[in-house]
Amino acid sequence: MEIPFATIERISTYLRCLKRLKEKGIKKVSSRELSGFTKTTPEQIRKDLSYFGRFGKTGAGYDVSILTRKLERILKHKKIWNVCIIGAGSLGSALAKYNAFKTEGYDIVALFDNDPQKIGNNIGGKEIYSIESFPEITEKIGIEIAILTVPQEAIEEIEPIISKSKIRGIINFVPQLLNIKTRRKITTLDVDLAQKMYILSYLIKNKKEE
Amino acid sequence: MEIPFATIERISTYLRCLKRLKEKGIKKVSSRELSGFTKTTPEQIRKDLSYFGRFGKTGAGYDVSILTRKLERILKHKKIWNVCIIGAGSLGSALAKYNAFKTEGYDIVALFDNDPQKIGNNIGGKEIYSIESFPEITEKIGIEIAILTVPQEAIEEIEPIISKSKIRGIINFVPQLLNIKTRRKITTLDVDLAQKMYILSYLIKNKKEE
DNA sequence: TCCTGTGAAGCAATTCACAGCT
DNA sequence: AGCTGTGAATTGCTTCACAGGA
Repeated sequence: MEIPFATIERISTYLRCLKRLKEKGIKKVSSRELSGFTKTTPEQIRKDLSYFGRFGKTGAGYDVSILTRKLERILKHKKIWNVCIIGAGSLGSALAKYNAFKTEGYDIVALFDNDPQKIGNNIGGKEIYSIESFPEITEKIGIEIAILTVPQEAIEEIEPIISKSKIRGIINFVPQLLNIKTRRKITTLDVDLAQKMYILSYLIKNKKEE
Repeated sequence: MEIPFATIERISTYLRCLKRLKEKGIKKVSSRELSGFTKTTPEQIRKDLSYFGRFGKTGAGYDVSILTRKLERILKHKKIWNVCIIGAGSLGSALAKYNAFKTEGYDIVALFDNDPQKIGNNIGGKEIYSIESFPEITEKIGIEIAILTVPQEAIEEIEPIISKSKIRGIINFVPQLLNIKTRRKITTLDVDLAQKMYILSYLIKNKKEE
Protein backbone atom coordinates (compact mmCIF):
# COMPACT_ATOMS: atom_id res chain seq x y z
CA MET A 1 0.00 0.00 0.00
CA GLU A 2 1.23 3.47 -0.86
CA ILE A 3 1.45 5.68 2.22
CA PRO A 4 0.65 9.36 1.62
CA PHE A 5 3.54 11.74 2.16
CA ALA A 6 1.25 13.91 4.29
CA THR A 7 0.81 10.94 6.61
CA ILE A 8 4.58 10.77 7.16
CA GLU A 9 4.69 14.48 7.91
CA ARG A 10 1.90 14.14 10.43
CA ILE A 11 3.38 11.02 12.02
CA SER A 12 6.54 12.95 12.83
CA THR A 13 4.42 15.66 14.41
CA TYR A 14 2.62 13.08 16.51
CA LEU A 15 5.97 11.71 17.59
CA ARG A 16 7.13 15.15 18.69
CA CYS A 17 3.97 15.62 20.75
CA LEU A 18 4.24 12.19 22.29
CA LYS A 19 7.79 12.89 23.39
CA ARG A 20 6.59 16.01 25.14
CA LEU A 21 3.78 14.11 26.86
CA LYS A 22 6.23 11.46 27.95
CA GLU A 23 8.49 14.09 29.50
CA LYS A 24 5.51 15.42 31.38
CA GLY A 25 4.89 11.95 32.74
CA ILE A 26 1.61 11.41 30.90
CA LYS A 27 1.02 7.71 30.30
CA LYS A 28 -2.11 7.49 28.19
CA VAL A 29 -3.46 9.56 25.33
CA SER A 30 -6.50 9.28 23.06
CA SER A 31 -6.58 10.32 19.43
CA ARG A 32 -8.84 13.18 20.48
CA GLU A 33 -6.38 14.49 23.05
CA LEU A 34 -3.47 14.15 20.64
CA SER A 35 -5.36 16.06 17.97
CA GLY A 36 -5.48 18.99 20.39
CA PHE A 37 -1.74 19.44 19.96
CA THR A 38 -1.79 19.25 16.18
CA LYS A 39 -3.84 20.65 13.37
CA THR A 40 -5.45 17.29 12.64
CA THR A 41 -8.63 15.47 13.54
CA PRO A 42 -8.81 12.34 15.69
CA GLU A 43 -10.01 10.36 12.68
CA GLN A 44 -7.02 11.48 10.67
CA ILE A 45 -4.66 10.39 13.42
CA ARG A 46 -6.25 6.97 13.67
CA LYS A 47 -6.19 6.56 9.90
CA ASP A 48 -2.54 7.62 9.73
CA LEU A 49 -1.55 5.14 12.42
CA SER A 50 -3.58 2.38 10.79
CA TYR A 51 -1.22 2.41 7.80
CA PHE A 52 1.44 0.98 10.09
CA GLY A 53 -0.47 -1.23 12.48
CA ARG A 54 -2.76 -1.28 15.47
CA PHE A 55 -1.22 0.56 18.37
CA GLY A 56 -4.19 1.47 20.53
CA LYS A 57 -6.44 -0.24 22.98
CA THR A 58 -10.12 0.03 22.12
CA GLY A 59 -11.85 2.18 24.65
CA ALA A 60 -8.61 3.23 26.29
CA GLY A 61 -6.52 5.17 23.78
CA TYR A 62 -2.79 4.78 23.31
CA ASP A 63 0.06 4.05 25.70
CA VAL A 64 2.39 7.03 25.28
CA SER A 65 5.63 5.07 25.73
CA ILE A 66 4.69 2.27 23.42
CA LEU A 67 3.38 4.53 20.69
CA THR A 68 6.47 6.73 20.93
CA ARG A 69 8.70 3.72 20.48
CA LYS A 70 6.66 2.38 17.57
CA LEU A 71 6.62 5.68 15.71
CA GLU A 72 10.34 6.12 16.24
CA ARG A 73 10.92 2.73 14.72
CA ILE A 74 8.74 3.65 11.75
CA LEU A 75 10.60 6.87 11.05
CA LYS A 76 14.14 5.89 12.07
CA HIS A 77 15.76 2.57 11.45
CA LYS A 78 18.93 3.72 13.17
CA LYS A 79 18.95 4.98 16.73
CA ILE A 80 21.49 7.72 16.08
CA TRP A 81 22.11 9.29 12.71
CA ASN A 82 25.35 11.17 12.22
CA VAL A 83 24.76 14.36 10.30
CA CYS A 84 27.13 16.86 8.69
CA ILE A 85 26.74 20.38 7.43
CA ILE A 86 28.14 21.41 4.08
CA GLY A 87 28.81 25.14 4.04
CA ALA A 88 30.03 26.69 7.30
CA GLY A 89 28.51 30.10 6.60
CA SER A 90 26.16 31.83 8.99
CA LEU A 91 23.24 29.45 8.50
CA GLY A 92 25.38 26.33 8.56
CA SER A 93 27.24 27.47 11.66
CA ALA A 94 24.01 28.38 13.40
CA LEU A 95 22.50 24.99 12.72
CA ALA A 96 25.65 23.37 14.08
CA LYS A 97 25.38 25.36 17.32
CA TYR A 98 21.61 25.21 17.48
CA ASN A 99 21.67 21.43 17.32
CA ALA A 100 18.00 21.04 18.12
CA PHE A 101 18.05 17.61 16.51
CA LYS A 102 20.39 15.93 18.91
CA THR A 103 17.64 15.07 21.37
CA GLU A 104 15.77 13.52 18.45
CA GLY A 105 18.69 11.29 17.57
CA TYR A 106 20.23 13.30 14.74
CA ASP A 107 23.69 14.33 15.79
CA ILE A 108 25.66 16.95 13.89
CA VAL A 109 29.25 15.76 14.04
CA ALA A 110 31.15 17.69 11.35
CA LEU A 111 31.09 20.63 8.99
CA PHE A 112 32.64 21.04 5.55
CA ASP A 113 33.76 24.17 3.75
CA ASN A 114 36.06 25.20 0.93
CA ASP A 115 37.45 28.28 2.69
CA PRO A 116 41.02 27.52 3.89
CA GLN A 117 40.56 30.15 6.61
CA LYS A 118 37.76 28.14 8.16
CA ILE A 119 39.16 24.65 7.81
CA GLY A 120 40.36 23.26 11.12
CA ASN A 121 38.19 25.65 13.13
CA ASN A 122 35.66 24.48 15.64
CA ILE A 123 31.98 25.35 15.79
CA GLY A 124 30.05 24.16 18.80
CA GLY A 125 32.67 21.48 19.30
CA LYS A 126 32.47 20.26 15.71
CA GLU A 127 35.43 20.50 13.39
CA ILE A 128 35.30 22.13 9.98
CA TYR A 129 36.89 19.90 7.36
CA SER A 130 37.95 20.64 3.83
CA ILE A 131 35.27 19.84 1.31
CA GLU A 132 37.89 17.88 -0.63
CA SER A 133 38.03 15.31 2.12
CA PHE A 134 34.24 14.92 2.15
CA PRO A 135 33.92 11.37 0.83
CA GLU A 136 36.66 9.97 3.08
CA ILE A 137 35.68 11.77 6.27
CA THR A 138 31.96 11.02 5.98
CA GLU A 139 32.68 7.38 5.33
CA LYS A 140 35.16 7.16 8.18
CA ILE A 141 32.84 8.78 10.72
CA GLY A 142 29.76 7.10 9.33
CA ILE A 143 27.81 10.15 8.24
CA GLU A 144 24.82 9.43 6.03
CA ILE A 145 22.84 12.68 6.18
CA ALA A 146 24.08 16.09 5.00
CA ILE A 147 22.56 19.51 5.50
CA LEU A 148 23.37 21.68 2.53
CA THR A 149 23.84 25.37 3.30
CA VAL A 150 26.33 26.51 0.67
CA PRO A 151 25.80 29.66 -1.40
CA GLN A 152 23.90 29.01 -4.57
CA GLU A 153 26.95 29.52 -6.79
CA ALA A 154 28.74 26.67 -5.04
CA ILE A 155 26.10 24.08 -5.88
CA GLU A 156 27.67 22.87 -9.12
CA GLU A 157 31.02 22.41 -7.51
CA ILE A 158 29.52 20.53 -4.56
CA GLU A 159 27.15 18.15 -6.28
CA PRO A 160 29.67 15.78 -7.84
CA ILE A 161 31.51 15.57 -4.53
CA ILE A 162 28.39 14.54 -2.66
CA SER A 163 27.49 12.17 -5.44
CA LYS A 164 30.79 10.34 -5.00
CA SER A 165 30.20 9.86 -1.28
CA LYS A 166 28.17 7.40 0.75
CA ILE A 167 25.66 10.10 1.76
CA ARG A 168 22.08 8.84 1.55
CA GLY A 169 20.03 11.89 2.42
CA ILE A 170 20.27 15.65 2.00
CA ILE A 171 18.35 18.48 3.58
CA ASN A 172 18.79 21.21 1.04
CA PHE A 173 18.56 24.85 2.14
CA VAL A 174 19.88 26.10 -1.19
CA PRO A 175 17.00 27.57 -3.19
CA GLN A 176 17.67 25.41 -6.20
CA LEU A 177 16.85 21.83 -7.08
CA LEU A 178 19.78 19.43 -7.21
CA ASN A 179 20.07 17.75 -10.55
CA ILE A 180 17.99 14.74 -11.33
CA LYS A 181 20.91 12.33 -11.29
CA THR A 182 21.83 13.31 -7.74
CA ARG A 183 18.21 13.21 -6.62
CA ARG A 184 17.73 9.72 -7.96
CA LYS A 185 20.69 8.47 -6.01
CA ILE A 186 20.30 10.51 -2.83
CA THR A 187 17.01 11.30 -1.13
CA THR A 188 16.71 15.06 -0.95
CA LEU A 189 14.32 17.25 0.99
CA ASP A 190 14.15 20.91 0.04
CA VAL A 191 13.68 23.63 2.66
CA ASP A 192 13.27 26.95 0.93
CA LEU A 193 12.88 29.71 3.49
CA ALA A 194 12.22 32.43 0.94
CA GLN A 195 9.38 30.30 -0.39
CA LYS A 196 7.90 30.24 3.12
CA MET A 197 7.93 34.03 3.07
CA TYR A 198 6.02 34.11 -0.20
CA ILE A 199 3.50 31.61 1.09
CA LEU A 200 3.06 33.51 4.33
CA SER A 201 2.39 36.81 2.60
CA TYR A 202 -0.11 35.09 0.32
CA LEU A 203 -1.89 33.61 3.31
CA ILE A 204 -1.94 36.95 5.12
CA LYS A 205 -3.50 38.60 2.11
CA ASN A 206 -6.11 35.90 1.64
CA LYS A 207 -6.85 35.18 5.27
CA LYS A 208 -10.43 34.12 5.66
CA GLU A 209 -12.40 36.42 7.91
CA GLU A 210 -14.19 34.59 10.67
CA MET B 1 -12.98 28.85 -6.11
CA GLU B 2 -10.76 27.33 -3.46
CA ILE B 3 -7.12 27.34 -4.50
CA PRO B 4 -5.14 24.31 -3.31
CA PHE B 5 -2.36 25.05 -0.86
CA ALA B 6 -0.03 22.92 -2.97
CA THR B 7 -0.66 25.32 -5.83
CA ILE B 8 0.53 28.25 -3.72
CA GLU B 9 3.66 26.35 -2.77
CA ARG B 10 4.39 25.58 -6.39
CA ILE B 11 3.64 29.11 -7.57
CA SER B 12 6.34 30.44 -5.28
CA THR B 13 8.74 27.91 -6.72
CA TYR B 14 7.86 29.03 -10.23
CA LEU B 15 8.48 32.61 -9.19
CA ARG B 16 11.91 31.75 -7.87
CA CYS B 17 12.81 30.03 -11.14
CA LEU B 18 11.48 32.89 -13.22
CA LYS B 19 13.61 35.36 -11.29
CA ARG B 20 16.67 33.28 -12.08
CA LEU B 21 15.74 33.14 -15.77
CA LYS B 22 15.22 36.88 -15.82
CA GLU B 23 18.68 37.43 -14.34
CA LYS B 24 20.11 35.26 -17.08
CA GLY B 25 18.41 37.45 -19.63
CA ILE B 26 15.95 34.81 -20.82
CA LYS B 27 12.81 36.44 -22.18
CA LYS B 28 10.44 33.59 -22.99
CA VAL B 29 9.65 30.31 -21.30
CA SER B 30 7.18 27.51 -21.96
CA SER B 31 5.49 25.44 -19.30
CA ARG B 32 7.61 22.52 -20.46
CA GLU B 33 10.87 24.40 -19.99
CA LEU B 34 9.79 25.71 -16.62
CA SER B 35 8.87 22.22 -15.46
CA GLY B 36 12.49 21.25 -16.02
CA PHE B 37 13.50 23.41 -13.06
CA THR B 38 10.84 22.06 -10.72
CA LYS B 39 9.44 18.72 -9.77
CA THR B 40 6.18 19.35 -11.62
CA THR B 41 4.69 18.61 -15.01
CA PRO B 42 3.87 21.22 -17.65
CA GLU B 43 0.15 20.48 -17.23
CA GLN B 44 0.38 21.11 -13.52
CA ILE B 45 2.06 24.45 -14.11
CA ARG B 46 -0.61 25.53 -16.57
CA LYS B 47 -3.36 24.41 -14.25
CA ASP B 48 -1.79 26.22 -11.30
CA LEU B 49 -1.50 29.45 -13.27
CA SER B 50 -5.04 29.10 -14.58
CA TYR B 51 -6.39 29.60 -11.06
CA PHE B 52 -5.20 33.18 -11.27
CA GLY B 53 -5.68 34.12 -14.91
CA ARG B 54 -4.29 33.71 -18.40
CA PHE B 55 -0.70 34.73 -18.56
CA GLY B 56 0.63 32.93 -21.60
CA LYS B 57 0.47 33.30 -25.34
CA THR B 58 -0.83 30.24 -27.14
CA GLY B 59 1.93 28.67 -29.14
CA ALA B 60 4.57 30.96 -27.67
CA GLY B 61 4.80 30.29 -23.95
CA TYR B 62 5.15 32.95 -21.27
CA ASP B 63 6.94 36.27 -21.18
CA VAL B 64 9.35 35.90 -18.26
CA SER B 65 9.12 39.52 -17.09
CA ILE B 66 5.37 39.72 -17.25
CA LEU B 67 4.81 36.39 -15.55
CA THR B 68 7.31 37.27 -12.83
CA ARG B 69 5.48 40.49 -12.12
CA LYS B 70 2.08 38.79 -12.11
CA LEU B 71 3.16 36.04 -9.74
CA GLU B 72 4.78 38.56 -7.43
CA ARG B 73 1.53 40.44 -7.29
CA ILE B 74 -0.36 37.24 -6.49
CA LEU B 75 1.94 36.31 -3.63
CA LYS B 76 2.82 39.76 -2.29
CA HIS B 77 0.49 42.68 -2.06
CA LYS B 78 3.27 44.84 -0.67
CA LYS B 79 6.51 45.42 -2.51
CA ILE B 80 8.65 45.28 0.61
CA TRP B 81 7.69 43.51 3.80
CA ASN B 82 9.53 44.43 6.96
CA VAL B 83 10.37 41.37 8.99
CA CYS B 84 11.66 40.93 12.52
CA ILE B 85 13.20 38.04 14.38
CA ILE B 86 12.07 37.16 17.87
CA GLY B 87 14.85 35.36 19.72
CA ALA B 88 18.41 36.48 18.98
CA GLY B 89 19.95 33.09 19.69
CA SER B 90 22.14 31.27 17.22
CA LEU B 91 19.39 30.48 14.74
CA GLY B 92 17.79 33.90 14.94
CA SER B 93 21.13 35.68 14.58
CA ALA B 94 22.09 33.50 11.65
CA LEU B 95 18.86 34.23 9.83
CA ALA B 96 19.43 37.94 10.44
CA LYS B 97 22.91 37.76 8.90
CA TYR B 98 21.96 35.27 6.23
CA ASN B 99 19.20 37.54 4.99
CA ALA B 100 18.49 35.50 1.89
CA PHE B 101 15.02 37.00 1.69
CA LYS B 102 16.03 40.57 1.07
CA THR B 103 16.33 40.06 -2.67
CA GLU B 104 12.83 38.60 -2.58
CA GLY B 105 11.43 41.68 -0.90
CA TYR B 106 11.38 40.49 2.71
CA ASP B 107 13.70 42.68 4.70
CA ILE B 108 14.79 41.77 8.20
CA VAL B 109 14.98 45.06 10.05
CA ALA B 110 15.05 44.24 13.76
CA LEU B 111 15.55 41.53 16.35
CA PHE B 112 13.97 41.10 19.76
CA ASP B 113 15.26 39.30 22.82
CA ASN B 114 14.72 39.25 26.56
CA ASP B 115 18.42 39.02 27.48
CA PRO B 116 19.59 42.45 28.79
CA GLN B 117 23.12 41.53 27.68
CA LYS B 118 22.01 41.36 24.08
CA ILE B 119 19.68 44.34 23.94
CA GLY B 120 21.19 47.23 22.07
CA ASN B 121 23.64 45.02 20.19
CA ASN B 122 23.82 44.88 16.46
CA ILE B 123 23.59 41.84 14.24
CA GLY B 124 24.24 42.32 10.57
CA GLY B 125 23.35 45.97 10.97
CA LYS B 126 20.08 45.24 12.75
CA GLU B 127 19.48 46.31 16.31
CA ILE B 128 18.34 43.96 19.05
CA TYR B 129 15.45 45.46 20.99
CA SER B 130 13.90 44.43 24.26
CA ILE B 131 10.97 42.09 23.84
CA GLU B 132 9.01 44.42 26.10
CA SER B 133 9.04 47.10 23.46
CA PHE B 134 7.79 44.68 20.80
CA PRO B 135 4.34 46.13 20.13
CA GLU B 136 5.57 49.73 19.95
CA ILE B 137 8.69 49.14 17.87
CA THR B 138 7.01 46.86 15.35
CA GLU B 139 4.21 49.34 14.90
CA LYS B 140 6.59 52.27 14.59
CA ILE B 141 8.81 50.59 12.00
CA GLY B 142 5.89 48.94 10.25
CA ILE B 143 6.81 45.31 10.80
CA GLU B 144 4.06 42.82 10.00
CA ILE B 145 5.96 39.52 9.79
CA ALA B 146 7.89 37.89 12.62
CA ILE B 147 10.23 34.93 12.55
CA LEU B 148 10.00 33.08 15.82
CA THR B 149 13.24 31.45 16.99
CA VAL B 150 12.94 31.54 20.77
CA PRO B 151 13.66 28.48 22.94
CA GLN B 152 10.60 26.36 23.51
CA GLU B 153 10.29 27.39 27.17
CA ALA B 154 9.91 31.02 26.15
CA ILE B 155 6.84 30.42 23.99
CA GLU B 156 4.27 31.06 26.70
CA GLU B 157 5.88 34.31 27.71
CA ILE B 158 6.11 35.47 24.11
CA GLU B 159 2.69 34.62 22.76
CA PRO B 160 0.63 37.25 24.57
CA ILE B 161 3.15 39.91 23.57
CA ILE B 162 2.86 39.02 19.90
CA SER B 163 -0.89 38.81 20.25
CA LYS B 164 -1.03 42.38 21.48
CA SER B 165 0.93 43.65 18.47
CA LYS B 166 0.02 44.45 14.89
CA ILE B 167 1.93 41.42 13.58
CA ARG B 168 -0.02 39.60 10.87
CA GLY B 169 2.19 36.63 10.07
CA ILE B 170 4.61 34.35 11.88
CA ILE B 171 7.16 31.88 10.62
CA ASN B 172 7.51 29.60 13.58
CA PHE B 173 10.73 27.64 14.06
CA VAL B 174 9.76 26.56 17.56
CA PRO B 175 8.71 22.90 17.50
CA GLN B 176 5.36 23.58 19.10
CA LEU B 177 2.06 24.87 17.79
CA LEU B 178 1.05 28.33 18.95
CA ASN B 179 -2.28 28.30 20.70
CA ILE B 180 -5.44 28.39 18.71
CA LYS B 181 -6.36 31.93 19.72
CA THR B 182 -3.09 33.30 18.40
CA ARG B 183 -3.35 31.23 15.24
CA ARG B 184 -6.81 32.49 14.51
CA LYS B 185 -5.63 36.06 14.73
CA ILE B 186 -2.19 35.71 13.16
CA THR B 187 -1.37 33.55 10.17
CA THR B 188 1.33 31.13 11.21
CA LEU B 189 3.52 28.84 9.18
CA ASP B 190 5.44 26.15 11.04
CA VAL B 191 8.95 25.15 10.04
CA ASP B 192 10.05 22.21 12.12
CA LEU B 193 13.58 21.20 11.22
CA ALA B 194 13.62 18.14 13.45
CA GLN B 195 10.52 16.96 11.64
CA LYS B 196 12.42 17.23 8.37
CA MET B 197 15.05 14.93 9.84
CA TYR B 198 12.45 12.34 10.71
CA ILE B 199 10.88 12.56 7.28
CA LEU B 200 14.26 12.28 5.59
CA SER B 201 15.25 9.17 7.51
CA TYR B 202 11.88 7.62 6.69
CA LEU B 203 12.37 8.36 3.00
CA ILE B 204 15.90 6.96 3.05
CA LYS B 205 14.65 3.76 4.59
CA ASN B 206 11.77 3.40 2.16
CA LYS B 207 13.49 4.64 -0.96
CA LYS B 208 12.10 2.89 -3.99
CA GLU B 209 14.71 0.94 -5.91
CA GLU B 210 14.81 1.81 -9.57
C1' DT C 1 3.32 22.86 -35.60
C1' DC C 2 3.81 24.37 -31.03
C1' DC C 3 1.94 25.76 -26.94
C1' DT C 4 -1.75 27.51 -23.72
C1' DG C 5 -5.98 26.99 -21.11
C1' DT C 6 -9.45 24.06 -19.36
C1' DG C 7 -13.47 20.88 -18.86
C1' DA C 8 -13.74 15.98 -17.84
C1' DA C 9 -11.86 11.79 -16.08
C1' DG C 10 -9.20 9.47 -12.98
C1' DC C 11 -6.88 9.04 -8.80
C1' DA C 12 -5.63 9.99 -4.07
C1' DA C 13 -6.55 11.70 0.49
C1' DT C 14 -9.74 12.83 4.03
C1' DT C 15 -13.93 12.42 6.51
C1' DC C 16 -17.84 9.76 7.87
C1' DA C 17 -20.08 6.31 10.25
C1' DC C 18 -20.19 2.42 12.65
C1' DA C 19 -18.69 -2.37 14.21
C1' DG C 20 -16.29 -4.16 17.93
C1' DC C 21 -13.55 -4.18 22.10
C1' DT C 22 -12.96 -2.90 27.22
C1' DA D 1 -19.74 5.03 27.77
C1' DG D 2 -15.60 5.75 25.58
C1' DC D 3 -12.41 4.81 22.30
C1' DT D 4 -10.00 2.38 18.29
C1' DG D 5 -9.76 0.69 13.59
C1' DT D 6 -11.53 0.70 9.05
C1' DG D 7 -14.50 0.04 4.85
C1' DA D 8 -17.41 3.33 2.30
C1' DA D 9 -18.57 7.88 0.87
C1' DT D 10 -16.93 12.09 -0.18
C1' DT D 11 -14.04 15.69 -1.26
C1' DG D 12 -10.14 17.55 -3.46
C1' DC D 13 -6.14 17.30 -6.52
C1' DT D 14 -3.83 15.91 -10.58
C1' DT D 15 -3.59 14.15 -15.13
C1' DC D 16 -5.59 13.64 -19.55
C1' DA D 17 -7.02 15.11 -23.86
C1' DC D 18 -8.22 18.35 -26.85
C1' DA D 19 -10.10 23.01 -28.62
C1' DG D 20 -8.29 27.14 -30.12
C1' DG D 21 -4.84 30.79 -30.97
C1' DA D 22 -0.14 32.25 -32.98
